Amino acid sequence: MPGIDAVAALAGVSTATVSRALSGNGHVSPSTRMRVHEAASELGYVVSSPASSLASGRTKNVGVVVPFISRWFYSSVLEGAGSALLKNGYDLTLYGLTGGDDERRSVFEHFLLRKRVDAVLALTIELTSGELQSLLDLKKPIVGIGGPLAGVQTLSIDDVGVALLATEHLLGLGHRRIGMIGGESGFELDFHLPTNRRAGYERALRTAGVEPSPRYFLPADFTIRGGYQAATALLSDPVARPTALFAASDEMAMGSILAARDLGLSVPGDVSIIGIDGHEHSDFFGLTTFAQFPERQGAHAVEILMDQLHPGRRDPTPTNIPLPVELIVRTSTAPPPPS
Amino acid sequence: MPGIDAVAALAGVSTATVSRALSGNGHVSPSTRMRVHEAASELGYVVSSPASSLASGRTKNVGVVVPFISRWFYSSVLEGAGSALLKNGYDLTLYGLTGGDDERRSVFEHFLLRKRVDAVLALTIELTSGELQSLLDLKKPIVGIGGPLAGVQTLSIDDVGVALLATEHLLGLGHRRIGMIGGESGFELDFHLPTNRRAGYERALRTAGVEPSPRYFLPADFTIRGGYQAATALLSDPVARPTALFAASDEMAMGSILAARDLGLSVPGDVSIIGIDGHEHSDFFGLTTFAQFPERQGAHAVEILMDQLHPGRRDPTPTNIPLPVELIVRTSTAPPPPS
DNA sequence: CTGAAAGCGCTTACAG
DNA sequence: CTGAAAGCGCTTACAG
Repeated sequence: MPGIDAVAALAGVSTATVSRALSGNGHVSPSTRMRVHEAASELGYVVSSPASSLASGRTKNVGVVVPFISRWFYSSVLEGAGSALLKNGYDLTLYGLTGGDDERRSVFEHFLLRKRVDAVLALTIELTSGELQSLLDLKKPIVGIGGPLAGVQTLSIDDVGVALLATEHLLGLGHRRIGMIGGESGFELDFHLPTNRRAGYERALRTAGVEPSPRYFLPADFTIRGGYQAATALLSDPVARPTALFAASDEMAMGSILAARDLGLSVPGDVSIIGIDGHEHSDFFGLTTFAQFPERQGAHAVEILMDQLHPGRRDPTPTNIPLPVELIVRTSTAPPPPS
Repeated sequence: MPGIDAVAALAGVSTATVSRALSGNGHVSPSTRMRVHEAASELGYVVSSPASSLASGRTKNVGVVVPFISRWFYSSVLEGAGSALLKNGYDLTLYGLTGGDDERRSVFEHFLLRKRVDAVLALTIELTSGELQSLLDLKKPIVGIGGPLAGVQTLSIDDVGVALLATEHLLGLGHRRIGMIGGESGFELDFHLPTNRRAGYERALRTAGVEPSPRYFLPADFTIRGGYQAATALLSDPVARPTALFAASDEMAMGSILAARDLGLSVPGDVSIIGIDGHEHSDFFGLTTFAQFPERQGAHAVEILMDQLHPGRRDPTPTNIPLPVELIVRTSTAPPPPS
């Protein structure tokens, strides 16, 4: 592997000029720049990242801290973030907090501290104040996705708003007995998400003159199975079964569709079901849902980090605007059956 | 952030000794070692990764190249690999090849070359010979998971064997008309997987004296939807519907269960269905499957890399043995209906 | 077992 | 616009 001096020799300039030409930092005349680039590609020169980092203090690497990897939302955000980072010439170093407490501690007390990242992206993790502090002590750009982190800029969809809109979709179809499968409170990773989505649901009902009934609300764990069980319970109510179900996640909504089917109910003939997510499988299930585009969320977070890392390089990405969501109407929602 | 000299001063030794005590390279007397550790933790010293890498040539970082991130198999392997790397003090840098060709080229021609990784883990990607060559030119340990890579050590389950066993499970229950939903050939990421699994299926049938019929075989794309469509086609055959279906992936098997149900067939009353994967959702669907434990595959690959990176540190992990699979019998398989 | 010193391969004030 | 040179913060032969 050739070093920077080989390139300098071939191009007939100093290593300083090679550095400037290749990195874009500092002025180099167009003609020398071209000669340097030619020499570099002729030799197959690629800068040594450790040497560059040591000298400049910049690593061109972003650390991403995630509570789970193999869940749709998280892996989708990762995919979007990784691709956006690559386009910007950055690496993505992944810190999964899936292991035990020791593992988690070592991430915050060791891994993130060894000057290997320029910025940190934190996905819906509830951090202890100590962990948050050690992140802030890094004095590096941080952005969070999915939940408020004190002192950290966070990207999030408007949970209240989307729940309100989803409920309004059902109300607009004529439903009045609308059940909700919410998030379990104390669900450690999603902050206020369960509360907010429930609030939106209840507000929509009240606005429409329907008093929310606790009998129509059941929390679950965001999985297909959890949704299946909750839906089974809600739809088995012999007295006054809801004609529609709003699930706080698509996986729970899919579980609900399967539950309805197993109860002999047709969707949407007997029950309408709506979710939130835009999960990759929602199309297959014909699920009406509010899509939240996690890949774009990941890419968006990267834009914000890049703005902070390279101020003035271009117009900054607007921040603090709620992320876009989009209603995708499929075949799981329809007017209620005639009563 | 204190540097190594602050630690040296506090411990009353040279920086050389601090380096040796903290890294474990070279001899240090127990008492000095202890003093150094105390000084380091008192100051909150963490080694600068770029400086250490530049001086030593080691990065304590492994690059993982994946074709997809947000698919169950890949994200599960990632999870296992990441956690194993963390335990060994290594970072995981993720290179997703989800973008276009340009992105892909830049990974191989730029990102992987900048001396930022000590080793590479490649997940079931079909590499061009150029890409493979640039990996090999790195002269660094490489291990692949999931498919043979010329000149690279690869970890893989025994695809022929597992398909054979899955088919034998159905044969053992008394089935004779056994359909298969295989992988599409030319499915760019899984090498010989489709062919091998089909071969195992056919071998099991022949051994049992059943001639495989092309009418009972349909390829699909490894998704729920693909499995649903293929199963619908196979099970609609009015002439001689199979009494059992072997799907080359759990997602396709789940799609098959849903298809059977939509056709009014009971599982396993009318049709038995078996998959391969041990997918997180297979339990919910009651799916009998051969589990392949991708997290463990990721961890296993890391062990092998660590053995190569630190020879003699411990007994090397055995390599080249097929990865373990395990039959998990649930409620989707049973003897065929009386004919 | 420990230290002095060279060196890893870049980047960037500083000077021109 | 370009170069000479210091310096980034470690690691590791070499010597003792």
